[in-house]
Amino acid sequence: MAGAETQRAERGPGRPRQERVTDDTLDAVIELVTEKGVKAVTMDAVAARAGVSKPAIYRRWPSKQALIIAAAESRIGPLTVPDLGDIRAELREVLTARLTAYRLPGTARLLTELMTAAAEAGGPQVAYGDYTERIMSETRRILQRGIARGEVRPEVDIRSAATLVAAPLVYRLLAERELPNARFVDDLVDMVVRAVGP
Amino acid sequence: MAGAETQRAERGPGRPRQERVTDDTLDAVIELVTEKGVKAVTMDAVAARAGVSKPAIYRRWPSKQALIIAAAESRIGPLTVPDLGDIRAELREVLTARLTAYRLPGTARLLTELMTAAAEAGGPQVAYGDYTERIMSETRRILQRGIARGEVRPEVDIRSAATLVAAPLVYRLLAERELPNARFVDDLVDMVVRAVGP
Amino acid sequence: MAGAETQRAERGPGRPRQERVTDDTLDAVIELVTEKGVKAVTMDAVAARAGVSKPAIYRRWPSKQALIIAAAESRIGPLTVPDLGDIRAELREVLTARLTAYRLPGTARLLTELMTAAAEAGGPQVAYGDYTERIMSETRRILQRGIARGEVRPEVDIRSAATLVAAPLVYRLLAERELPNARFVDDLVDMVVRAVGP
Amino acid sequence: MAGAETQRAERGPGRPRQERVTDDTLDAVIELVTEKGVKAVTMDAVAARAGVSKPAIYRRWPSKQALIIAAAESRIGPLTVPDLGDIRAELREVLTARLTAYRLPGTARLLTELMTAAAEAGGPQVAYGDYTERIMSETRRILQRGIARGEVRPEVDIRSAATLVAAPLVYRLLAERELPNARFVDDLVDMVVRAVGP
DNA sequence: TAATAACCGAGACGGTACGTCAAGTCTTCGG
DNA sequence: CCGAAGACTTGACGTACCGTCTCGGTTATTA
Repeated sequence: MAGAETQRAERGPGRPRQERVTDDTLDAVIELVTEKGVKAVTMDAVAARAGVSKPAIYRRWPSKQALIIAAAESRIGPLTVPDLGDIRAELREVLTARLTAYRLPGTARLLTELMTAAAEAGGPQVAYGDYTERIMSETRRILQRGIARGEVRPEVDIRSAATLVAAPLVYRLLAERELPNARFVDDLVDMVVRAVGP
Repeated sequence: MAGAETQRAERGPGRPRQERVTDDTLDAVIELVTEKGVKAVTMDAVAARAGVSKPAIYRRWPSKQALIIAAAESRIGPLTVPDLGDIRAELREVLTARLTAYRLPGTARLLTELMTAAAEAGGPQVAYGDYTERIMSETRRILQRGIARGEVRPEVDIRSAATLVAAPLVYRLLAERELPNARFVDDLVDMVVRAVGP
Repeated sequence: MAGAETQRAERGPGRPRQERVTDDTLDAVIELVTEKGVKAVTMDAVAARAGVSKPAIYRRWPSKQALIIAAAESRIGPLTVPDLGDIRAELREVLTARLTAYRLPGTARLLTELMTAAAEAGGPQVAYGDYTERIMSETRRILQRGIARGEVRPEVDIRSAATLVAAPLVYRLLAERELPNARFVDDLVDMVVRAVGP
Repeated sequence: MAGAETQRAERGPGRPRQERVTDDTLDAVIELVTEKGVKAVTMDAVAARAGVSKPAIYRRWPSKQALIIAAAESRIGPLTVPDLGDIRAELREVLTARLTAYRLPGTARLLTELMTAAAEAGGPQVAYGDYTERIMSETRRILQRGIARGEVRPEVDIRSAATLVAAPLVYRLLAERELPNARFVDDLVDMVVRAVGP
């Protein structure tokens, strides 16, 4: 699976795409968002800053939104948590990882953009869905392990519980418009453990 | 809201504003959102559908965002919960009220728009803040009463707990892209009560 | 006829178009053509120089070509010749009028543009057709008067003769790429008079 | 033309150029012009239809205009008129030859393109100049012979007269937008003979 | 009753960005 | 070296939407 990506194996005919273009474009988006906000992310501005032409961008992403989503995704990265033997530790791990990501400048704007994109009918919902799904599935895995260990009541609805874990952080960031902090994560972990525990 | 209209009506040298314009405009926004999505909510489209001129709209709301927010607010309405003597019942009450609102068609789009508006720096965050704040303060009030009754541990951080209550519903709607249902509310109430209970 | 134009009578509702915009745009086109050639006539450049927005231009003319044609037309002006009692004098009059117009800088480019536009299938051929038609009908009128006076053989095909009169000037300008002069006009008048005379 | 190909074929270190590419490209241009008009003559379209790559085209012609001119030239062919002993017959000969060429579909468009190319300052005017010059010099030769034979007044300006002969056909085609016919040629010949005759 | 002030619909305006298209160049592979 | 394929830059195109302004005209309150 990594092989296919790394090898980029069967190259077709014609001049191959330059990675530089892809990378620089994504970088330019992030820079612009963090420096001047989403409103400043103009395709022309991105192209200019990246030293890339607009057609080259549109060859890669079909629209401005798709580009912004791709940029966001490229910065958020994976978040898998190993079995730490303790649900409390594992929950703190996921939430802290996300906390760190959210505290990067511009993240709130990027997340909002992702969410807006997701809400558009017919838009590339997949993208934000992917991101959410990654978080949710990891959280569910942790809760599942908790059931196995007897830390979580077996009758708890895993999906509901996972939502309870995942929602507050982004809600505080976007709705309450406040950067979440470690104290908040502690509170959450504590409450969630009580909520699902025996 | 009605106040502003009434106050204005008290005196004024010129021709008074027609309520029809205000109402039809708000309706048009809601209709457009539910029928064709946020992207279709163009000021021209709104004006055309409402049978109203653009200046008439801008005389009432300073920007498109303000208009959309006003439209959303006009549909969501207030949500105050009386003392029911039982934190479980009161939580179910707030959440069910919101559940009902969210299940109206187009609400997801409207909420997203609200959130986007909130995320814009310098924008009228106040508005969405208002909505969020209304939910949060009501929830905090419930939790506070719970402490008084001994249903909630006094060392619980009320703000964190309120976020825990308020976040999952909107997260499921916007991020998980799924209409929340009564079963989900039940799960939430149950988990929250355990989370904050003694 | 002039009345309708002057009165601009039944004005529709809404803000009326500003003549300044129309005029300045046309001027800008002419200036750009004469200064830097047709290639420099970019819609953005025109808009910038005229101090006008692109949409305002497109509201008036449906395409760049239509704009250029309109600009050309606006400079070429009418060319009606009164009855001078003598076909030779009248022919010299039309041809000299056109000679004067063609000797304005940029006219060759403008005429070529007009002709190109005319050659485009489905394009606004009307415009160039109009211009050509104006010349041709005036020329035909002169020849007709010549027949009445007995200066032109009655069996002469008026259309063919009119083409014989109208073609050489523009041919010399565009195909031979040479600015026609008074000597050339004299030669033409002389030859044409012999060609159609008794 | 063939000469260039042959010369090139004489030697060369690498793979020789394929005539197929040259021919198919020219054909593709003509086809596109006649079928869809000048606007459809895109380098990509030409390449696609000819089954040829863009670099292969640019290896042969330095620009799109040069290509179109080459295509036009390849179809129009030479036009030399032998001494027929009679100016009337010779004039009819040149004009009929051109009439035949102009009646091929797409010629009007091609000629316009040539003319446009000629009008561009600094462009390869030579090309259209060549074509015009070929016509003009042949016409001048005819008139010169006419002077020798006493059919043409010696004081006639040969250049002016040649323009008088050459212009009407193309004017009728491009400006009047009408396919010239044999009757028109007859009229022209007749009038020209009178114009220059004693 | 007349003046005045604010309203109203219609639609043009400046501005900004969008997404697209074509020309001509460059890069990779294979013959 | 030629050729196909196709990515690249450049630069312009025509369109969409925002928020403002300008009309002609209407409807109230004030003088």
